[in-house]
Amino acid sequence: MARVAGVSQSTVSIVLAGKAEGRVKPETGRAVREAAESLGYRPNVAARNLRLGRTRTVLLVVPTLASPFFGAVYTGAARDAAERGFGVVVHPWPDDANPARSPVDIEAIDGVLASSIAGGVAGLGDVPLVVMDSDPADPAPAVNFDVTGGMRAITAHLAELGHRRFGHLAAAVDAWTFRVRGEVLAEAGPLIRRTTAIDVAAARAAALDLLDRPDRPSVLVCDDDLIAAGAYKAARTLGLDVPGDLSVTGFDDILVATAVEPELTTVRLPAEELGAQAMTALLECLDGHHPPGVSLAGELIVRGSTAPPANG
Amino acid sequence: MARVAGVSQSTVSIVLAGKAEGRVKPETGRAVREAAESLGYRPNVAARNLRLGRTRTVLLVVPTLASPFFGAVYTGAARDAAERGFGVVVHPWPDDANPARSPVDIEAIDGVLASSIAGGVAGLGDVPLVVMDSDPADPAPAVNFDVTGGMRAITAHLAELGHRRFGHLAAAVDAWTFRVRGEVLAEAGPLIRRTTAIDVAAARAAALDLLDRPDRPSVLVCDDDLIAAGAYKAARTLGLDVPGDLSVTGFDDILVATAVEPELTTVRLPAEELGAQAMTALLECLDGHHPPGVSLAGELIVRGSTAPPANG
DNA sequence: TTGTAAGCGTTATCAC
DNA sequence: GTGATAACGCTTACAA
Repeated sequence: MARVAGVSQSTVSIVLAGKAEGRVKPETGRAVREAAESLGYRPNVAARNLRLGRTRTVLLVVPTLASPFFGAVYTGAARDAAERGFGVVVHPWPDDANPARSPVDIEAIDGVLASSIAGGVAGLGDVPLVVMDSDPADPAPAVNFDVTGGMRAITAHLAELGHRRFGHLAAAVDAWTFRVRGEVLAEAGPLIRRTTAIDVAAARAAALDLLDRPDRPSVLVCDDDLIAAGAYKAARTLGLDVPGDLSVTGFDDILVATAVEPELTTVRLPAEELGAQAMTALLECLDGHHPPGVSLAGELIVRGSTAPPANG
Repeated sequence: MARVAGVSQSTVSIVLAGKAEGRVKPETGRAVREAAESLGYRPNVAARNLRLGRTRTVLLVVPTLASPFFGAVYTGAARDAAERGFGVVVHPWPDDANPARSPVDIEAIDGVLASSIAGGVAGLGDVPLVVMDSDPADPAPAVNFDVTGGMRAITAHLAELGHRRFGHLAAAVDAWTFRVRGEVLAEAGPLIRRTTAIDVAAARAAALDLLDRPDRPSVLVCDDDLIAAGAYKAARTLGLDVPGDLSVTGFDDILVATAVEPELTTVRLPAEELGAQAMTALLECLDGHHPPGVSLAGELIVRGSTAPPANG
């Protein structure tokens, strides 16, 4: 670059890295910075990455960008990363557009944070890795929600209201978090279950199937807030009042939980905290340590969608 | 690497780049691939980027990951990119966690796609750039929605129903797209306006302010579907039926539009198409061309939230 | 058909 | 306080 623009190469590097203190004349430093400024010079990231052998960049791998949940995970992770001078880029995976290519081959990175990856994390490659919201049986360090506790809070709340038999709208996704939800619910008492895509229209159809029958359950426990929105629609279709005729619960406490009416009783999952803790763990790994797994408690948020069953 | 594992360096490169055809003995090729496999070898991305001077990676810059809208933009962009062998990584910006650092310094990239960046795109640096959903006055090639047409479709629909005076819940975001919405609406007739954050609770408060008065408007035109969800809540609080007592319209047709009840009359913005067209334009730029700007029509989706005004 | 060698732009080491 | 120089791991002529 600006070896033309004043003096010469290593000096430029030193100045622009902010290591000039006591090693470069203030005057020279200023000259370098001015030259860089006027030339619009930006150091070549690829070259730096190669030389240093590290990138100070972490890849956040998420199943989809269509859920605001992962925005919160990112926020937590990025905040924690910034404190240590790391940047975060995001990539959905597996990728319909490009099933073969692993996200770690797209960019030069130091490590990967993977959230809620249903199919498991094999095939990502051999990078330092921390998984979130994933099966604790995974070999990688894991930061998880206490899904069991969250679901138990829901069943306890419903039992206290007097509900005895649950309808379960289960997500048709083969992920640890949903398996656990189903298991815990099954332990809590008799239930009838339908699976559905995580999608309002599909959930509505599944809910109709569960409700349009003589022995319909007094409550629909939904694996996800979006599924609960579908349950609302089914209830309305059948002329059932929520929560008078039918209680509904969600899971996650994403945005839609307060956008619907009545607002949804759900379990708030601390997504930002998840991202932050996972980033902390990953940076530990990069320092050569082996951080322990973490489990984050959810919080039952009782809103207007649950009430005692109609007939006692 | 596997200069140990069989033969030597350039051969490895050729084989793994898939350029072995007629230049390397099939047998040697196989040996190399086996060695790579067993060693778990992956070429160093940083070195490749440096040598090639290109990365075949594009950075998608978005204001937030909390809106599913940008998930759709990504999907379109990534599909188009994959066809040309490019990858896409996503980064929110400006970044609260790290206001100073430009996203282009985080990663080695060939170009940037920036969507809906309110503060403008200066400060991103000097990379090849295509902007989406941004002020067409920007110097960069732009792919935009026909917001004017979309808002006119809404006002025409409302006028036909008999609405004469609009309440406008405007997004408190200084972005081109929202300025246009306000201007077009103002041309269409008398209105009263409140601004609000794009957030259900804030929108509810603003809507209450607009509705809890003797001369309340017969319709609330909202800059965004999420704001419309807040308008629903205000209506409910005041005991107003939607659409019987109050019509509501949104903009974008994101997920929440069909999650609420009644479903929302809104303008569907083709977000995937936006991403795809922008990626096409960016790849054109990278080939040294100067693609023209593009404007994508939205589509009025009439659902259950609009009806004639109560008193004629 | 395969090996040798140069060079991408940076940072770190060391001599001046 | 500053300038040479080597090396990071890869691709691509070109030589063998």
